[in-house]
Amino acid sequence: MKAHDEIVRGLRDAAHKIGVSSLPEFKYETPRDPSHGDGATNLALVIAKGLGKPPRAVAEDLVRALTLPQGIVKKIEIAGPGFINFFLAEDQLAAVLATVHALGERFGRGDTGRGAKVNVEFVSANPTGPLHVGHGRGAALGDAIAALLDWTGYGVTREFYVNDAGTQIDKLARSLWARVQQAVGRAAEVPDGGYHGEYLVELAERILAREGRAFADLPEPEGLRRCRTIGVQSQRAEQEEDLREFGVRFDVIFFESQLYQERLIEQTLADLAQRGHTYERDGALWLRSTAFGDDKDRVLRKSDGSYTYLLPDIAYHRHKRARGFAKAIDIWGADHHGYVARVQAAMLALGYPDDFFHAEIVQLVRVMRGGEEVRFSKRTGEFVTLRDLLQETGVDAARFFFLMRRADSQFVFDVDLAKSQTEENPVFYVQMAHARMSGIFRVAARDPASLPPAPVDGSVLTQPEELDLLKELAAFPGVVARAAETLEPHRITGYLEGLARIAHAWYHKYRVLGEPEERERLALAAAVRRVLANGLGLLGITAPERM
RNA sequence: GCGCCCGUAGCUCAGGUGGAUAGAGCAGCAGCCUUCUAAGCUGUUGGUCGGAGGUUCGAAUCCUCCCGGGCGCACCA
Repeated sequence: MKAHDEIVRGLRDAAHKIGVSSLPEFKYETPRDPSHGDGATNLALVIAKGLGKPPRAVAEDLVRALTLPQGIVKKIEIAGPGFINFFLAEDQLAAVLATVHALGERFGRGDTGRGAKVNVEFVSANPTGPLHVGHGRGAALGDAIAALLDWTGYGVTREFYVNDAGTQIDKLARSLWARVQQAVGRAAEVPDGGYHGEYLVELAERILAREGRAFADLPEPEGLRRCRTIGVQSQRAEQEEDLREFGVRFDVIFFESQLYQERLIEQTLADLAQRGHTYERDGALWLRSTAFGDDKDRVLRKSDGSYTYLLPDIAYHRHKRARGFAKAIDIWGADHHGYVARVQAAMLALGYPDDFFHAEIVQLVRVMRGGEEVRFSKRTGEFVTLRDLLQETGVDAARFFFLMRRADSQFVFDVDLAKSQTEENPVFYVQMAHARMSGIFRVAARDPASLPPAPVDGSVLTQPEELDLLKELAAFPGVVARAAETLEPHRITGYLEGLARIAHAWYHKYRVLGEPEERERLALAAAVRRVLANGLGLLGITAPERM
């Protein structure tokens, strides 16, 4: 980190010295192949053309012109087409131990966000049924993205949007009312496109048990009204419970009905009209979204006077903007991806910057058990529920698995693997590494957090696994920063697997307690334990002391 | 038909704002327990990066076309 800055500065100066006036973008990064050093730059390749010299000659000039403070770099090499490779002095690597110790659970945090307010909206399931595994993936992803942004210095609000005003809710009410009628032995049918799951049968029975059978004799409009209220409340409560169990907390639950109550729909319509981006045609009111990159213009108010789903959604995001968010990040299922362009167009029509709104699309989840795909839940007759999955695999495994893959990959959740207690299971593997590091301190009867801080003698930690661990630890803040920038939590799970791998190898090969290197190795074990815990904690996964 | 996403080892996937011989895990094969957890470790086999062109000193990465899979194309939500 410190060495990194010194080298980048040194390279810039050197480039100026050899006659480069305007410096193009260049890279200084950790090479994949360790034989290429601890850091490498493509600077010579990038400026060679401008100088009219072969890249390798430019690299030699650069190295000659480069001045660095003493003790940072052990060796500099020119390699391949003109890369310059830097090998850091070993005691530079050990410096990370003091940093980790000093920062503790803050190690890995950054401040690139500078407190900018960001709204992360996720799950936002309709209150018409239980959460399924797809919602689970969205929940894990949204929560992790929110955590990443929090870690990098943004002011994050986790938000859940409830569609409690649309036609889906009418269908819920009708479906529930039908189940109530059936429960008292009358012929009634769940309407087309309604909700056929078993859970409404159970709910109807609970209603009758609580309200008495007279409930079924209510006039239909009254019955539907009551079913609507009870249905939404009940499903909301169920979803809340699932999410609580999953460890996901929201700062704001926003109800669509609030948009109507506060007349935000009308205000939004007026705003768009005033900006000249709406027009009437065929009795409907249209948004000229094609002016902002959409395929076709979109209806906001239908010819029958009612609103399309799009309008409240625009009003909702307009409200987010009014609440002072610099960014609104929405986590959406793949079945909504066609919707992105029109919402983005609406945001631009309202004059918001084009980086205000971002939709992260999550692909569908397939669940495999015993080598076969599991499609439906027995209880609900719908997709596999989040609750069933959690019961089977536990929260930690479910979260880790949902976060292992890029959001845009269609992924297969292997239930058997998630449950297994072996090295094949990546969650288990990472947690085990943490437990082993913890075990050393348990046996030593010492608290890893109260270890004497550096000075750690860097020249003592010389084994290849130890140097690898030090480099890997130092990389953590950069990995967090990159994961936050790209909204890709899978970078964290991947990092943790890699760190755990080296930790297991080191643990297996060397002893800590009672060795001449005990002091330094304890410091190393404490730092590894800390970083594993920080990474797991960021993702909402526990870091057990023992397993 | 049009749009978006994806196609990398037997399997599940990284790498994708161009960079050095394309990576990991699992599975397979061969080994390793007097040790702070063998709930683990070591070694090894395995790839025309879907295909064909193009841009470039350099392409898994960028562009075009084609093939295959997913999703979406409402005055539904």
